[in-house]
Amino acid sequence: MARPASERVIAGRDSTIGRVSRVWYTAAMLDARYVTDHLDEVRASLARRGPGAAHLLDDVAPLAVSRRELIVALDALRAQKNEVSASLAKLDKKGEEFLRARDAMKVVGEQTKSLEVRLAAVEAELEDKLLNIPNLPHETAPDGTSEADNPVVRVWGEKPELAFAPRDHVALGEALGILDFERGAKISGTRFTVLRAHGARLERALMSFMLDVHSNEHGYEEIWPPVLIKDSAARGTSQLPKFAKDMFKLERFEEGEGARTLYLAPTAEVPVTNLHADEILEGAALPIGYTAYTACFRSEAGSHGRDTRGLIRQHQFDKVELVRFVTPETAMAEHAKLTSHAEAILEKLGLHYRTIELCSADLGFASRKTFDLEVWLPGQDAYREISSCSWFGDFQARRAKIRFRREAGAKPELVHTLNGSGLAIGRTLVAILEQYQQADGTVRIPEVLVPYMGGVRVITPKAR
RNA sequence: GGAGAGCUGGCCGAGUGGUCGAAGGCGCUUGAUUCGAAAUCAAGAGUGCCCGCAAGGGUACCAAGGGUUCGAAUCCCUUGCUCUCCUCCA
Repeated sequence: MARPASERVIAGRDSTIGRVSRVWYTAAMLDARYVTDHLDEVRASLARRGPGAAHLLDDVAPLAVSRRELIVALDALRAQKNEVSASLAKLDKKGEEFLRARDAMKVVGEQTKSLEVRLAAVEAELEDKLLNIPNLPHETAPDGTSEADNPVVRVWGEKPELAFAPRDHVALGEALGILDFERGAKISGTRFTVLRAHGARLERALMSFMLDVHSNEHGYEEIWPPVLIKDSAARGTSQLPKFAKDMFKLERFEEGEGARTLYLAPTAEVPVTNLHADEILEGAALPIGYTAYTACFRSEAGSHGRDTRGLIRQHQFDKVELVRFVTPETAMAEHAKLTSHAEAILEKLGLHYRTIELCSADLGFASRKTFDLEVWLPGQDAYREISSCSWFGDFQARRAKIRFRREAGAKPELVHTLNGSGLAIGRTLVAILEQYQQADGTVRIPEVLVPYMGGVRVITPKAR
């Protein structure tokens, strides 16, 4: 058992099941076989997410059983059909023997058809159940019942000492003429904002800065993906079927059946993770890291009244994302690495933040383990999420069919996927405004951004 | 938007109703040969699902879905995608 430390931690409880080599990294969701074979364990794990979560498992086992029974019966019928068909090929097509056998096979064909229909129904129902079951929390994810139980993992920097009452980014941005909320609302409605002048420039500077750091220093390949996505992609990363209402759905103004629904990507995670959907990667190519800027679109259904002021919660915002495809045994270490890449951006910008870990109750649907980076906002007197770094195990990989082969000829295995914001650009801009504000209402530009700002060191009110 | 052509295994490419999971070539893996390599020769390689302790067996998959048929890669329909020409467009 000379595995690296990270693997041993992952193995943990799973290895007590036996079949160590195959099972110890299996996160298991959507694997009907694993769920039915380890029902109690899966139920216990889901229960950590909160009361009720385990009920999602109801009916899964019986459905899986009847699925298997139907397959056994169907395969037998098909085997019979194949066998008889082969002999029919050699017979005289007008002979009596042929005609008799043909009529007999008609019956078999009808039986086959009816079993196929039943199987399809059972599989659809089973899949529907499985798609709506969240991932199992990793055993190292802390227990908890609400976000209040999220432990602080580390803190970087200190709250800036301001010798004056800090203003929030809304006041600062409006006074500086760089954030125009009114006109954003006029054009597009609530939760849309117009960035102007040095505000617009700062947004662009942050985008370039983040992409440069991740591609030059952290080894990520830069990706510029489509942001209109098909439902199959959204399904792969698990925005669908459960979270359809969080996305903007586009209908084409077209008649006919060819008109296809597309969604506005809520995050670059969707197109970038799906880059390798339905692929078998070479083990030697792992880990693969991609970084991508995209605009992100969220309907924010269900968050009426929250963060209505300012840039914090927008229907459209900018984000640089990090995505990694890794082997199961390196996943935990890779997760820590990815988190550090996001943290590096905040540190280079000199922004005080803390890292928390989400407890089992606060974990996202697809995630087994998540670190959130929370940046300090003096104007709100609070830490606010600016990045979320998650390890999905093989959950997304199973949905999107992203696999790898350890070596030529080896059985394909599911990869593990990771992603994290690196960072949310709008919120970074907010943090800069609030942490770098000065008594006179001007805002200094972090040193690393000055080149990206064309030499501008301080944002001052625009002379009108 | 109009007209046409096409989608076969990692790649190229045969195959127009019956032992076709699919010829052939390239690539790949293993073995032989070699001091090594190249070349050559031989053998072997797809993916999912189901049964099985295993060995192994069964089944499905020729863009996707549906249909015809005893039987479909081959015929029909629908959809998607690719390519060519025209049109339009950043």
